[in-house]
Amino acid sequence: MATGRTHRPATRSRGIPEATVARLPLYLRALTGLSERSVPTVSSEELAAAAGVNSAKLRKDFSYLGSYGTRGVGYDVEYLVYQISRELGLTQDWPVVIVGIGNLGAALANYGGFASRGFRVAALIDADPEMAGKQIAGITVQHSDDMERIISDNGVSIGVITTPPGVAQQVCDRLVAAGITSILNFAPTVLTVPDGVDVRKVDLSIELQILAFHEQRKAGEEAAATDGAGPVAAVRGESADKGPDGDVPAVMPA
Amino acid sequence: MATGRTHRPATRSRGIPEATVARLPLYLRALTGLSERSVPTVSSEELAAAAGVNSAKLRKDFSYLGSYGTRGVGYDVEYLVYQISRELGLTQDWPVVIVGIGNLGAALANYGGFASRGFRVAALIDADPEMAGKQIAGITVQHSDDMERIISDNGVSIGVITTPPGVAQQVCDRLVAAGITSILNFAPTVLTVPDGVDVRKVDLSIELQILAFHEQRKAGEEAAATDGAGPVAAVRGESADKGPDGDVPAVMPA
DNA sequence: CCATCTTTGTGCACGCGTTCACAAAGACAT
DNA sequence: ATGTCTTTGTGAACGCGTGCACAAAGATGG
Ligand SMILES: NC(=O)c1ccc[n+]([C@@H]2O[C@H](COP(=O)([O-])OP(=O)(O)OC[C@H]3O[C@@H](n4cnc5c(N)ncnc54)[C@H](O)[C@@H]3O)[C@@H](O)[C@H]2O)c1
Ligand SMILES: NC(=O)c1ccc[n+]([C@@H]2O[C@H](COP(=O)([O-])OP(=O)(O)OC[C@H]3O[C@@H](n4cnc5c(N)ncnc54)[C@H](O)[C@@H]3O)[C@@H](O)[C@H]2O)c1
Repeated sequence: MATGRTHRPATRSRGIPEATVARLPLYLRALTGLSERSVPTVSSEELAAAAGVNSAKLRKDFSYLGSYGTRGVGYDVEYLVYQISRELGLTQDWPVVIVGIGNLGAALANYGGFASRGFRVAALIDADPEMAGKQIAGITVQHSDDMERIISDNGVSIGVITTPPGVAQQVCDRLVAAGITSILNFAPTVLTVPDGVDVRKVDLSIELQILAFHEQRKAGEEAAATDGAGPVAAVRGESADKGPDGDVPAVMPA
Repeated sequence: MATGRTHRPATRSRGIPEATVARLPLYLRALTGLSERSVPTVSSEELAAAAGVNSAKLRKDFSYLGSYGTRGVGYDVEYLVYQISRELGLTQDWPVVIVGIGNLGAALANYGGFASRGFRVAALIDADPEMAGKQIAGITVQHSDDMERIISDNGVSIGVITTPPGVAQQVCDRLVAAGITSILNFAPTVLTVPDGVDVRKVDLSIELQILAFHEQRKAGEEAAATDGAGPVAAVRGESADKGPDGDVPAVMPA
């Protein structure tokens, strides 16, 4: 914690919009793909298509980082990869601890996509004595008792919670007390944290429920359409704000 | 840009804002907890606290569903649970298929939180012949060859993709061709789908990178504060997040 | 050096989402 | 019935994010 309530209205220059920050990893992924295929430069239009966003949005996003493009040509792929990596803080290695090594925690530990992005699984922690000592993805699971020491010794600031929801808040509290300032929470729980600590959540159930909502609406529309009633209603067609190349329109499997 | 046409502001009443839809599951979870403890009614203030949102926002969200509260008292828990469930389409059962039964797919299959929310894992599908026939969470893994039949026979409209990124698009195409109209994608790939198909993605790497960005900023601020001789103050107020929620949806429509 | 062509960077307008603040609605006591 | 008290439902203001449209910048060719 510490960080006293800085209610500053942003210092003007370094204020990158949150929405932009959330898209930078997307651009970075697309750029990495181009880099691997040795593509030297890319236009905003092409890159936007690869990232699945609007080209104007992409240009505006990049404008927050600086003027890294060349008019008439585009962006230098390697240079942009570096700039975005630096902006996201990926030029350094981030040690991460995963707490709760069950189905999900083990899957994450086994995931190779971590290291390739500058994240290193520094430790796996579980409260079950049976788990302690077991090897998962080449890493030995350690017991919760040593949580504070593990975090301190490894200088970890990012923690992933994959414990049952009932204990997520207390695990969170302990992580924060031990020095963690960023948490990725997979447990379906609202975590309360002190100021200065970031929490992001991934909730599978919520995602499915959102899909179900739209699915139901689609079914309703369809019923209203085939049911004989006029095509009057036709609730808005928003739905998936599809990719850049709005290709292949209507298939409409009515 | 979206679909281009359809500038309709929703057919009047049934136009629930996307941001509201994304919060309904959150309210539902909080309400379910209250219901289990036999709490009869709850005020917007209390429920908002439990869901980790602003009470005004919650009231406005509910106002889109109708006037289900009683002034001076609050909301009837059971009634609200029913109304939100109905709105989200959870009064019916949604069969779901998971494609790609590796680390992550298996973890999801083992997850019990599905059924409790009205989702039923109808089938597990994998391209590996070795996997076919194996039992996971009491469900027999089936081979990709039968994908179309499986989806058709079970009337599945929601699919979860947990295959390697390289094959995600083709798996997606096949799912869509087979009748799937909602997809939850865990592979780090931008999926292109025809109009009328919803895609939501969950990308762990992106989440971590966003955390890293804020983490780096926090470290920079701290250094500038304690070091005193910071070259460029680059401070940017906007401490972590506002409320205890830390909004910003983890996924975005593709 | 000038003309043309391509693509960036951004001013501007618009729409969505959030938050405030308060009148209206109902419960409850007298 | 009447008054008081609590809490909802929402009008309105505001801020953020998005997308359009275009001038400026630079590359390229003559
Ligand atoms: N498995 C999934 O696909 C999935 C999907 C969405 C959400 N989730 C959520 O993720 C979390 C984990 O799910 P899971 O299926 O892996 O559960 P799990 O039961 O398989 O694993 C939980 C692990 O946490 C450990 N644990 C329990 N209390 C602990 C504590 N106090 N400190 C440290 N470790 C502790 C347990 O020993 C166990 O190993 C749950 O909250 C679940 O709701 C899981
Ligand atoms: N494991 C994680 O924690 C994690 C985290 C974030 C993202 N992801 C992403 O999720 C996906 C799956 O990760 P994983 O660790 O489970 O990988 P994995 O290799 O363990 O599993 C992939 C599975 O997909 C199957 N498969 C391959 N091609 C297929 C096809 N055409 N049709 C059907 N099935 C096919 C494979 O047989 C395998 O069983 C990957 O895209 C990965 O990037 C995983």
